[in-house]
Amino acid sequence: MEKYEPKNIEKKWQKYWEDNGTYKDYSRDKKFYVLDMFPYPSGVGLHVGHPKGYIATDVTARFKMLNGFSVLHPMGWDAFGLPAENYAIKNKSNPNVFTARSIANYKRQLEMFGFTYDWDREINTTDPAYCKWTQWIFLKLFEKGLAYESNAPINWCPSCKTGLSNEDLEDGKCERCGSVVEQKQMRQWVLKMTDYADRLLYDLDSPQLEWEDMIVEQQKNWIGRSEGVQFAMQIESSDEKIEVYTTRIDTAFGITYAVVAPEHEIIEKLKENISNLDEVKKYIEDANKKTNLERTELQKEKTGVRLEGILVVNPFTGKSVPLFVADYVLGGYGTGAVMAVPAHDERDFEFAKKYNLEIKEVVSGGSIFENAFTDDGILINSDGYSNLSSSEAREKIADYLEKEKIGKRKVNYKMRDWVYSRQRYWGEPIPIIHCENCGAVGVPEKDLPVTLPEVENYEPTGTGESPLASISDWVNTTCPKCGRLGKRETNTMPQWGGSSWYYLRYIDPKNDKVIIDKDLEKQWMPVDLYVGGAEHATRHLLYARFWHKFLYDIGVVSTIEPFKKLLHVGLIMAEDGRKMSKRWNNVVNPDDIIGEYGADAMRLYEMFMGPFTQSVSWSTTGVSGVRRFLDKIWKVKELVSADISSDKKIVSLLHKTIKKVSDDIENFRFNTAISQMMILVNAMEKESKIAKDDFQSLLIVLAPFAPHVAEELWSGLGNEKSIFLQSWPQFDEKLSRDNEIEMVVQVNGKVRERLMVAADVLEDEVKETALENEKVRVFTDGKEIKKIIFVPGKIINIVVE
RNA sequence: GCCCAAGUGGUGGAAUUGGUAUACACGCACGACUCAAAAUCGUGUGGCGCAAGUCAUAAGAGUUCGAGUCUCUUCUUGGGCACCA
Repeated sequence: MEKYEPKNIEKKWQKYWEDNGTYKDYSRDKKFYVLDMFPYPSGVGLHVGHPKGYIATDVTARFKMLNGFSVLHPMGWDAFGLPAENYAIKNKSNPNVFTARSIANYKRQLEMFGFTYDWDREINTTDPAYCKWTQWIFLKLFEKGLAYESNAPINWCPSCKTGLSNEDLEDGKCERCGSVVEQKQMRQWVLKMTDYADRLLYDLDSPQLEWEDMIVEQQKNWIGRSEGVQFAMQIESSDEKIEVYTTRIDTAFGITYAVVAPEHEIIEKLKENISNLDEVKKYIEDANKKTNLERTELQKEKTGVRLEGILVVNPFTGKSVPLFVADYVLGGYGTGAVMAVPAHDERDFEFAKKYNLEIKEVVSGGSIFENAFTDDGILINSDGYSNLSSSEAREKIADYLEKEKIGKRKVNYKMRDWVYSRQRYWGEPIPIIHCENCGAVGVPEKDLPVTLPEVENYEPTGTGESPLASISDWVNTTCPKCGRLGKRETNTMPQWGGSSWYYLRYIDPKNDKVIIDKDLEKQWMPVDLYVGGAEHATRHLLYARFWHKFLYDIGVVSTIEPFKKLLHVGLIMAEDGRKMSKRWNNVVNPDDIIGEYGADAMRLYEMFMGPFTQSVSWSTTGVSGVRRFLDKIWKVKELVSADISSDKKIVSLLHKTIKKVSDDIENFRFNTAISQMMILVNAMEKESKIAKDDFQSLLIVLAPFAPHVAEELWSGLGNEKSIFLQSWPQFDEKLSRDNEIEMVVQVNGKVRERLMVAADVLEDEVKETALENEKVRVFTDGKEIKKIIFVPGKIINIVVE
């Protein structure tokens, strides 16, 4: 028989599957939608880390097919974005050219793996037919008041020359280029994601969502819900008041001052009364110059300036306290103003120490001369609330505030609205026309998509306008409402726009009439399994959930969540333990690995490396190990005989393997599934004959992992139909049972002997044998036997003395 | 600081409800085949000990007949959030 040579069989079967549409039977009753986070096709191509998730979904897809499901497993391209645009800037060519080339290379690489992707459904976010619907969703958001223009200060990357959302930052730096982000006030489009904060939070616990804890926790933290109260503090001898927000209203009797953020409006309103206005203005100016990074730099000393001449009244004690402006209070959160209780808040404590402010203890339990005591406790110095616990006091004081109408219970979120405009070329144009009479007007649906015009220069302008602004032919248009002169919006959408709904497009990729056909949507949604990198936990996955809920509200989709089960891929690190990167010169190219070991070995190895969600280092010698396993299977085929039955041990091991591989695939434990198959093959190899049926069962179980080898050996046994049109072998409990089992004998929990006994042996018999055993008697003779614990099929433990 | 995940041989890891710790694979050593090498096959491979044994799952305590697994304390690593009142 010929040696196993991957090159001779892989292309052949890939072509066969494609020509025969082996995977494309979408008519079965049971449906399974398995999805990879689609890649950004970069210029350099895939390294061996990228396909890990794709292999896992492919194994799952094939497993589900063999179990009678119609499986939707599509692939596409998230193709807007900076690398293509930067390339275009450098070479003065349309980013389309670069994008198309990168896609072709990615697709070529993915095809080497023999994935089950239905390329008829391939999508590309930059395709005008696709953009049309991304823009359509924006228009719907705009119609419902969920897309609005704002002039609030936002994150600005000075190097990318564009505004960014909070989700686009990493440590106060631009996630793309690493530049320190500045705050810049500019006109921008914002999506009102905070309207969905509660649902984004609570639905994480809905039974429609089975996500890993890690990702769920990250989203919960990001949304950052907090429950507290908001109440007014009156400015002494003035009609003005400031609203403050706190989660620790139980400490209200300990207020010794109050603080507003530098951008707080009260400063402007009270400027007549502030005696040190110049000093205050100087402070605000300096604070505005600081970047987010400088503001939050670790353990940075707190700064602030007292507003001289202003006092605010603590509504609980009636006492007046000073007011400060300080940048440790954030303008964008809560009301931008806080009550300060230095005895029970670390930040206030630090500030009060520095500026010699009073520290008044109102919760007992700490030593407030040294540290702020921030735990709950029993109230003191709090009039009628003294002696209550913190939690009781919070309820009672909140009730009081609501009764007296001074304040109310309030929920706040850390999550902000989504800053949605980018001042760059390579993104979906925002479909809005600005008219002097009518203001911002949506482009009528019939005029979608608004496509990108050709420009001379792709360079960002840095002025807050995108390069589109210089194309007057394109910018100048008529207002769809009044017909007078209008100007197109020149900002474009962020890359996250197109990726927020692409999973719907796969279901119905060619439909130009509606965003999605309702019947098809109901057949496939939600996505049953979604796999991708953990770095998307608070970006893509949050945005997509937000859009999906919006689409649910306007009746486009029928589920409240888009992705039922979510798993993150553990990174593959380089052999040296670092991230694979051109910079370290440690990148391994899948073309080379497949060239040397074959696609099936590559697939098996990545699934065998370790637990799927864990990050592991690449090891090329590890690939040779799974390749040896494939070689062994290839040789075991020589032992196959149609007229015999396999040894009982083999049959039992086969059934154990069927069970284990089935369970393990369902639970994404591919590494142990593969080791079980190795155990079986190691045992088969030692036999002289293997029954054909048994070997065929092994091939079916192997097929999801190593489809080319499985298909080749399957057809070599004379089968005409593809192995992927077979049914998964039935696990038979009876056949999996062993006649004889090993029974461990322990004395006081320590293993002293192992006995081979019949599987159905009686407890008394084992006890008797064990107690008579010489090795056991060494430890039991002359001692009193207190009890004997018997675990059927496993252990007998004799407890002495 | 807060939240999440994890810590087991030389290496990646296994042990699914507390029941044989180190499966499977890599690496290494020795042997067979070979003029030789590669490939392949075989044997061995946690530490200490000639052995019977004994000690080992980050460290320490606890529960239990029995703990890698459960509880508490501490340490370390990775990830996320971070002046969010």
